[in-house]
Amino acid sequence: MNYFGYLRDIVKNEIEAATGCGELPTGLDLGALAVTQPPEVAHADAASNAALVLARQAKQAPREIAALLAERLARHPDIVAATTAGPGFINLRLSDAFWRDRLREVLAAGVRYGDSRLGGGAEVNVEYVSANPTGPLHVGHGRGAVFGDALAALLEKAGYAVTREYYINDAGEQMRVLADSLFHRYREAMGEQPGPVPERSYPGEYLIPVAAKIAEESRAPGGTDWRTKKREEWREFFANRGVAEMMDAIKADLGALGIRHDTFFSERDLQRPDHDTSEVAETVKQLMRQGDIYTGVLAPPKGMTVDDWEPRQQALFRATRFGDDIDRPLQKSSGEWTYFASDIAYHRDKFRRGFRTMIDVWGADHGGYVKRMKAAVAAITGGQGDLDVKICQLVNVLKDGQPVRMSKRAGDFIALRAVVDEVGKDVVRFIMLTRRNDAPLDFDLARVVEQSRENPVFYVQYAHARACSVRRHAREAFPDLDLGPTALPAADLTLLADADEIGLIKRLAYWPELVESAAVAHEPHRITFYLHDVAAAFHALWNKGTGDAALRFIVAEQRSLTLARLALVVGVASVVASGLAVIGVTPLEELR
RNA sequence: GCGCCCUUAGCUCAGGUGGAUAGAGCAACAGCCUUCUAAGCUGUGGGUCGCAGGUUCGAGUCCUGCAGGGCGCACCA
Repeated sequence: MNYFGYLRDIVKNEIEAATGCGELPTGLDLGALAVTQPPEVAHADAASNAALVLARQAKQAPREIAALLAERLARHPDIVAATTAGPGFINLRLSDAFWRDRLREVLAAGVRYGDSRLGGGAEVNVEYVSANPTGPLHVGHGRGAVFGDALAALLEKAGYAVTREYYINDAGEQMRVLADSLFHRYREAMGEQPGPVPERSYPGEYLIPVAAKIAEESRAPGGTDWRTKKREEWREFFANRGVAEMMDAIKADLGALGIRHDTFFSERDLQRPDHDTSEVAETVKQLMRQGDIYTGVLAPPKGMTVDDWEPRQQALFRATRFGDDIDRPLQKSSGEWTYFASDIAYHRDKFRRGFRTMIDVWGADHGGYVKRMKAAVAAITGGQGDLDVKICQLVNVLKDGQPVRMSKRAGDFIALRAVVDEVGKDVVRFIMLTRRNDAPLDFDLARVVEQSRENPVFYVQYAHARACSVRRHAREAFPDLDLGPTALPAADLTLLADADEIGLIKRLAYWPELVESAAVAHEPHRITFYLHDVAAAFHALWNKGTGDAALRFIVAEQRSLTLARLALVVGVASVVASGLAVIGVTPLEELR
């Protein structure tokens, strides 16, 4: 249960009851009515803005309305206090019995606690990673991968039907470059000395084993020596083979992070069967019919020199009509469609597959592309489709505070796989979500494997392991104690009377609200912050037992009390596990 | 030059879509171990939310301008 939603319904009922009694006028708009977390100083469990929302409509002073509603709300069995504060807030305090019921709910639901029907099964497409199939993934891709995957899981938990998608950029100039680079390595593998890798190519050493494999096939009986073939022929082969091999490598990198997409969508498929009948061509025709395309000449960017600028007549999309700054070209001078044209067709295809809500996760270097893509989605869906683009900022890889340079040549990108192998997938996944997506992230390889509270991964894992440890010790202290999923909710929870114990339950009970609000905001990072918060509250409670043995979870000779406290401990482990499940991190039962 | 993102405690960052006296952690200082894991906890100090205006009952949050940092800027994807 999201208790804020529950309380909102109660407040709403009281407003309607008051209306029935003539205390408030009829026809009130309750759209903005909310029940939220109050500031700490309020010392309350929930706060409603009801009176502030209604004041103008009802033509009454907000504090008057607040007093009127507070009096009614105070009679509700779950509410022990309803007070007015500030300009007209209503602060609510809930009964301990209400909170104990929430703990029972946690225990009954297990890791499914927090599951929501908010999304109502609506289809959402989350496209993430979509790295060019020209080489292995680097750490920056890893951030997008983790972010997208966690967001997808979060949306599923919130009741959406999510499709995880990867867009393969397997068309255009870069495929020729890939083919040529691979062919060069192939000639080396066949014993030639073609010299240094050509300019405008991918010098990466990861192509060498692929070329060696192809060379081996060439030498085998019946094999083809591609050097004897025409350029068009070997280019097609090496492009196709290169993409296939690179996608295998990328999928392996993602697999090491526990990430698997539902759909791999090929850009090339959008350009088939040919230039004039492909889905890209159909998309352009649609925009043409709508009057969103014209032929014109683009002005060079101001205040910036472009070396080989030449005015060119070309097909332009009227992006400015949909909020972009300039109109955007759809066709290259060669006659080929631009990447942007393909991308419009791609999003049109998503929409036609039934996705009104589309989320794209992009790297920082694509920030300048957002406006035109949103403009295109608005145009191509007649305003019916909604695109949210999440930009993931750069990841700075450090070791003990010093920047790391791992690759020996060509580029300063650090391979994702190297980092996953060094610190583990769980650490990578967690750390990638310890910052908002639009803020740069420092990833210190040394710190994230430390066993100290400065390491958030450890801190949260430790809370889970500690809870499991307590459960193990309880079994030793009371060998016949039933800690199963039916026995724990049946425990006498009135023995949980300490304010910190109830306080911890309140944090656990916040999980459903966190899931829903994080899902709506498309912000999975909130999960890690929440888990850190739960862990801190649990560690604090644990430590109260160091000074006072009566406050420990396991109290010898006090079976019922121990059982009640174990219910809380198991509840903590359960909610932590539930949160970790969303971000794809395995909860640990012990850390030794 | 233009666009997008960022600017919150000495440092690293939260801040639940406009609410109340802006919160954590680190660092500093003062405490807590014959313990269910001290791999942790408790307390204290620390802020003109980059600057200046505006919108309204109310702004860290929305709008405008300015400053600083990052990313990007036809015929790559």
